[in-house]
Amino acid sequence: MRADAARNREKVLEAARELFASKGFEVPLDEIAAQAGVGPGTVYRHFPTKQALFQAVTEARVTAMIESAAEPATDAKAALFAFLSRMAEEAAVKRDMSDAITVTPQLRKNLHAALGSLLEKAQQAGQVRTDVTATDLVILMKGMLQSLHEGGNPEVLLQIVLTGLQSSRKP
Amino acid sequence: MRADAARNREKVLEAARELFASKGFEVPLDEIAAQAGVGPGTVYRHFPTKQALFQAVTEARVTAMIESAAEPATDAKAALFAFLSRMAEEAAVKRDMSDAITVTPQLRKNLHAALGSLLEKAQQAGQVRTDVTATDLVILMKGMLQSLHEGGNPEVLLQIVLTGLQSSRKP
DNA sequence: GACGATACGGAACGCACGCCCCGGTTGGCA
DNA sequence: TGCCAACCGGGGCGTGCGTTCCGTATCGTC
Repeated sequence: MRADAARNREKVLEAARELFASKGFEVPLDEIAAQAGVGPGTVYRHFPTKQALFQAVTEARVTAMIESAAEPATDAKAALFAFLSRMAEEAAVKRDMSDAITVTPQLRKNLHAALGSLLEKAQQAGQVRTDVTATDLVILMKGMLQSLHEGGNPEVLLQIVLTGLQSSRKP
Repeated sequence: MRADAARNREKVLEAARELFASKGFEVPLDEIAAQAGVGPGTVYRHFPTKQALFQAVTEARVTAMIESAAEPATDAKAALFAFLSRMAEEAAVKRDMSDAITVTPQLRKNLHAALGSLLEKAQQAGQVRTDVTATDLVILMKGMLQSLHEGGNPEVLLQIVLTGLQSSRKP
């Protein structure tokens, strides 16, 4: 690969990282190209489609986060809650986090599996309400992550969801 | 107004009711026109803009729901929760409910006011966590309502939010 | 330093959608 | 029944965006 090609590829990735993070998947591809200082055609030389570029930017980050779910924790509930917190933290700063769930089916599946595993353990331990499914949780989190970009207080919103997930002792 | 004009206006409204409810605000206006059996031009004869048509379809329904918040309830928390439940029920069936919050600023303001009033009373009664603002609640509900259209279990999702809203007694 | 392959940029295409225009039609009144 | 205003349909315009094409510039090698 030619030197300038490699340089441009990196400039595109850099611009994409910044703009996907700040504006989400909906940012026009021409804007990414402009910010990278190249033409749209150049972007397509390196990535066959806008979605492929998005995936190149988000996949590693999201996958790393999912794998971090395997880290040790004090108990099952703590493990689940820590993971959800990490998702919220990430999504509060980078808008592409929530889009990744929608845009990249494979990522959604992986997230579903990871959440399912954590959820099941916490439910078996009697720490989390048992009527929630992994699908419910993925969907609920996606809704909550999107809410973070509309001015919602991240800590409060997360706390509401976490509290609500616990096995309820009705007052 | 001519008879056929009135008839067409009603056909347009009928089609808009159905399609906005099933597909949300994003449904193409041409599709509404087709379903009504008229041309797009006819739609614009009766409603100056797509948003005006959407408002004509949703405003009364949403306003009625907001006003129902004034109905009596056993206590402040019950009043708030009943209202949130009604929102969820409506949104689970009609997709335009959640869009109305975004598309029609006035409706969002009204909803914000109604929710703010109910929230404040419940908080003063010590029944709901005090770190939540009306803005948070509107945003959170919008996220949750959207989640309902992606396969989430309405009852479970609502229960999580309601439980999470209560003044927390950490286990 | 010249040549061929590689890569670049941006103009252009196709598509979808909101919205407008106009020739033809229809309704209701005289 | 005839006339005119109101109304209709759908083709068309402007815009935004993803994607492609191609003439030109640049890199790396001989």
